[in-house]
Amino acid sequence: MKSYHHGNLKQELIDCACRLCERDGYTKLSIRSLAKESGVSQTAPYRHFETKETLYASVATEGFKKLSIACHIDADKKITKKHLVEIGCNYIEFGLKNANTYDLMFGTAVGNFAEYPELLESANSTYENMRLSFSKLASDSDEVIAFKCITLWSMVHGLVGILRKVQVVGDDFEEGIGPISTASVIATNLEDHLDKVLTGLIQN
Amino acid sequence: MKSYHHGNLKQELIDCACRLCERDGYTKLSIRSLAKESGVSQTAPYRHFETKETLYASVATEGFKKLSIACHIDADKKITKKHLVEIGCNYIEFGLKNANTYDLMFGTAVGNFAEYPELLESANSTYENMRLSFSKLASDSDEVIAFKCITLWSMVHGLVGILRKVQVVGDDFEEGIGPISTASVIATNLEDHLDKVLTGLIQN
DNA sequence: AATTTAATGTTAGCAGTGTAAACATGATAG
DNA sequence: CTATCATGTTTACACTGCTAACATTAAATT
Repeated sequence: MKSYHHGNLKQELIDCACRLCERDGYTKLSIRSLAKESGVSQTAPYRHFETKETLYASVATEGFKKLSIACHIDADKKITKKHLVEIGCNYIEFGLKNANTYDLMFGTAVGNFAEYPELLESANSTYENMRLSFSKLASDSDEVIAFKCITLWSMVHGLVGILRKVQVVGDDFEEGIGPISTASVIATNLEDHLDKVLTGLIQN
Repeated sequence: MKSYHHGNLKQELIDCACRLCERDGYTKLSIRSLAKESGVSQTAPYRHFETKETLYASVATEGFKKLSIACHIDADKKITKKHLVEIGCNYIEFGLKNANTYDLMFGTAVGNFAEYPELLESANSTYENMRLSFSKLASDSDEVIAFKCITLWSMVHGLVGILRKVQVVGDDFEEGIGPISTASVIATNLEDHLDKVLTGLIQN
């Protein structure tokens, strides 16, 4: 009863891929299983995605769009350090809650963003949003703002990575000085932590 | 003319895997190609590595050992902030120069370090080295030292990730405010940058 | 020293993968 | 109404991780 043409295959594949990538990690995702899930032949996805990497790029693009939203601050208000802390917290929360998608966005599965215009666009716009928030905080030069922006980004990005990794490293240290317990203190006081770290970066 | 038994297969496989992982990235590595490279049958590696992840774990272990060495500071001297900057720089340099191995160490290819005692040991000892360096710098409590240690780690870890990623994001921004140019400023003034960031973390 | 045992190697084969080529179908533009 | 082109299917290839059954040799035990 179903027609030969699916009608909305591309979007369905992307949605399905996003779901499966986040659930099982992108390494577990196969084009064939994806096709089966959508009730379509094994090679049908190739009419919409040149290679598997192209599919990854689509999933990563969705990820950056969501990250952008998660880190968005209403532009009309005047922005304070507190807002930046909030952005940082939201970023970290996103990275921890969408860990598998985050891997796709910041790992090496998609080699060169320039080959995927939409991905490039969504990634750059995430950066641009962050940069604009900074620009509303202080009256620094554009260069200084960009510098602080990249610095904050690297801080929260690093925290996402370390907080995740540390849970897997085990903890055969004394109480309180092992990586796990230390990281968990940071994780449960994320706002304080970011505030402290940001203070060195901006005075406001 | 060669004997039925290889004699040193396990180590040769690890060495070869380290080389190939770093050259092509761990995703390009196959057990079969590795076996061929060592002049041995396709399934011979399975006598030494239960699964591919076990092999990955061995490569990651080597990575942590090298990272430990790269970040090592002679314990006899009194340690200053400058030394910590040096540790941070060495860490970042390692991460950038051994990017593919670094992915294996901090990515999700090896899921649970606890399953691989040697990996766990080498990862923990990298942390412990860093922690000891911090403990010689300031007269903080053990908890505060551990906290600062994880914070520095997340900072340099984040910088490695962002500096790498940014090169791939493209730069259609104005001169000086795009992520690439900004990151490259940081990358070429790494010591200054770390010094600045560390100052907020320690007063010494 | 002879024999058993365990470690390490090989061969054959399964189920799964990404992807290309050739063909089928049907929506759309002329 | 027909030609074209996007989108789907079938078939096939080379590759992968991994298992099972068997072969060889080093090491341990008698």
